[in-house]
Amino acid sequence: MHHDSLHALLVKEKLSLTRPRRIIFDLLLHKDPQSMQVLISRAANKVDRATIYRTIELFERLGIVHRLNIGWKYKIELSDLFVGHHHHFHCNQCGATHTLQANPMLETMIDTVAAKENFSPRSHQLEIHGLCGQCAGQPA
Amino acid sequence: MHHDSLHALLVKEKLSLTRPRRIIFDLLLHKDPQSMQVLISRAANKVDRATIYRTIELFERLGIVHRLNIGWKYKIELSDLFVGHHHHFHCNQCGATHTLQANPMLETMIDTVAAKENFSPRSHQLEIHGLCGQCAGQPA
DNA sequence: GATATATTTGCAAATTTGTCGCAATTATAT
DNA sequence: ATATAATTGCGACAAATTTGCAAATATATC
Ligand SMILES: [Mn+2]
Ligand SMILES: [Mn+2]
Ligand SMILES: [Zn+2]
Ligand SMILES: [Zn+2]
Repeated sequence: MHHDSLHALLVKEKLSLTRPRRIIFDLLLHKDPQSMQVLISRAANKVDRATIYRTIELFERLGIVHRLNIGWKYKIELSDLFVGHHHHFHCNQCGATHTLQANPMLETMIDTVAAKENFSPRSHQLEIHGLCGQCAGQPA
Repeated sequence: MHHDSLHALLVKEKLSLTRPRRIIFDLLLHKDPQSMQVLISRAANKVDRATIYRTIELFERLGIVHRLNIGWKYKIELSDLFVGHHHHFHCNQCGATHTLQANPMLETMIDTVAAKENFSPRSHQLEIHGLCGQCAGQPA
């Protein structure tokens, strides 16, 4: 159960799995990356705005979520700990965001490139922009 | 001259290279990624806040700049059209941002991965997080 | 270079987004 | 069940971003 891992991560820091934290986590589970505004409106009457900001900040610090550069404002999604590692493809035409499964060869190369410069990589984010299959077919 | 390419990109869209646009472009040239706030304060008394937002939005639409996820807030930098294509490494410890020269092998693989899923990649962004050489040496 | 036309800017106000203090509530430990 | 520490909701704030519109500036034409 995902809630168990979440609970474990929190307990390790002497923090507790509260109702608001569970609600926010559930909003993120199995969903595409969401903007703060969407999260806030989806949690309306359940969790306060301030708590959502505080929780996302906490979750990010613990590596439970991370934020993405899609469009003008950022979006939040669960980290690799909860959904398999993946990258994103964003269509410039229709605005759709697709998931790209992680490719072992590519992952290795990314770490290698960083190591070559004497860095110790811990995580990374790759966003590809262009045209999706649909949009590439039709004229603009 | 970089201003010529900038001018060409604007003219193609029936837009003009105005004083504020040139000033903002120059602020970005040869500089590390900058936050909106820094851009606003650096352009103080020269370009209005609203104009900076409008210009960055325009530049982004035309592919002249793109935004980066570095830490909590995003930053703006010139796109590959004006500075060589590169990636970023961000140190979780000291907060420094380093440039990673583009690696031909890696670049090819990124495009291949996207193409395999029937996407037509036009650009991409890779951000690596971890510890820099300095910080990896010393204990936390 | 002067004039006409369309675009762009600055300004100030409005809206949206993100933060903070603190009393009341909720979670863990005993 | 009680004690203790962590967490939340609720304003009130503060910061960031957007907008309408009259004035200023750029391009096209004469
Ligand atoms: Mn990866
Ligand atoms: Mn690249
Ligand atoms: Zn598309
Ligand atoms: Zn460092």
